Amino acid sequence: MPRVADHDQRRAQIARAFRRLLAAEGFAGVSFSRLAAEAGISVGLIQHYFASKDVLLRFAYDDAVRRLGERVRDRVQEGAAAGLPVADVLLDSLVELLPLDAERDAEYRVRQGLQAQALHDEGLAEVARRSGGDLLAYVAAVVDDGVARGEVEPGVDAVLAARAILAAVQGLADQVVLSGADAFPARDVLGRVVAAVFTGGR
Amino acid sequence: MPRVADHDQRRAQIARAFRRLLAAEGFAGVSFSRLAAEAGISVGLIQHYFASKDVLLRFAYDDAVRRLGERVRDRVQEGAAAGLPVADVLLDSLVELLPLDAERDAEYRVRQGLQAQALHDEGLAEVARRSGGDLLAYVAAVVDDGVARGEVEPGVDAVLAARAILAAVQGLADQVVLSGADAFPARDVLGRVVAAVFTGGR
DNA sequence: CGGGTAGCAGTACGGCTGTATGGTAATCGG
DNA sequence: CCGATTACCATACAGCCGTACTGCTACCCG
Repeated sequence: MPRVADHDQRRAQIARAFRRLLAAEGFAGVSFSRLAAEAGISVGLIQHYFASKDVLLRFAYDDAVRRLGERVRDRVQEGAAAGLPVADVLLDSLVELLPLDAERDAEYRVRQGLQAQALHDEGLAEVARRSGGDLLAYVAAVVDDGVARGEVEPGVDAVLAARAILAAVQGLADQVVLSGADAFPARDVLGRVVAAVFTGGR
Repeated sequence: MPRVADHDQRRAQIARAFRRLLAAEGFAGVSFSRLAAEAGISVGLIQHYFASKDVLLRFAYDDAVRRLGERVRDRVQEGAAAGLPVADVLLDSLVELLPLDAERDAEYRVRQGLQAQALHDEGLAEVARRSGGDLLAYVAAVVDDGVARGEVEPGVDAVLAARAILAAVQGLADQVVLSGADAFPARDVLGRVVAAVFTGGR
């Protein structure tokens, strides 16, 4: 066997460049040649690792949401370790999804660009559904936990409550990116939405 | 003066074809040649009415949100004429924004496609901000009205409450389009979010 | 009833796209 | 140390893109 390279590392490198490009220039700005330049490699090498653009897109999206999921999970671990109320932990982890600083803004743009494309690309739509389902399950579990702890009044449908909370997160993210991070207290608004479910926790 | 044509009608015709194309194929599917074919005219004629693609985009977006605003306003008129509680009127008018049937789905896709593009196009961003501001002002006014009628408890920040409601609408729309109109009772979820503000109305 | 202008179509052009292909360099097993 | 195999680059290619330009046609005004 000849000349070995770390495939995972290469793919991650390409995905990183992809995210930078997508965040900065939007979906239309991501082409093989631009991507190659951004990643500091040749177009041919990208082809070597990704058979087609569809495959590349799907990998990049999957990678992006996976990374984000890990970030959220880390936040949850932190909060749980600190012994905070579940509502606070939930809020902290969801704020992670709002484009309130440069880093989250870039991540938001990646999500937004790929989700928009998912409307017309079944492969991406599948990834979007899966990642959305994961997030929904997580929030629903937190709500259920809240019920068990008496922070949420019994009888609420955890999944629907989770949907409402996640919808607010998504919609607030869109508002923040459009009107600027300082235009309104997005965290407070989200906090109030969460509090509307976790009534017992205040 | 020679051979006159109805500019407004032509532009509307082009904008209509633009919306069909954008809803069906996404932003990447809208090109001058495809648009001309969809509208049943020549590429040259589109150029005759729109100096560049930027101008066309901006017009099409503006036209789309204007039409939507009119639809919402009509709903409000209807509800007000029927003497419904403001919370109900609000809910009815906001449900108009959810992609629950084919027509609203197409409209949602147009909004989504153009809003995604607005992240990287200042001209579109301006239109998005303006239309978003209009909607926000409308919902905030309804909330204020609710305070005056005793349907909303005094002391709530109408604008922030409106932001929370609109965020839920937007986020729910994204969820609906991803998981299907029948996956969950989106109207009920939105209704509960509205009810969380209009506590006095129930 | 011409002259001129606006409506409209057709085509040509440079540039960028994603993909296919050929070649070179490097590194492994034997 | 050498052949096989993989990493990687460079270039070629067909196709679509947005725009510029040319020319024809139909109409209004004087």
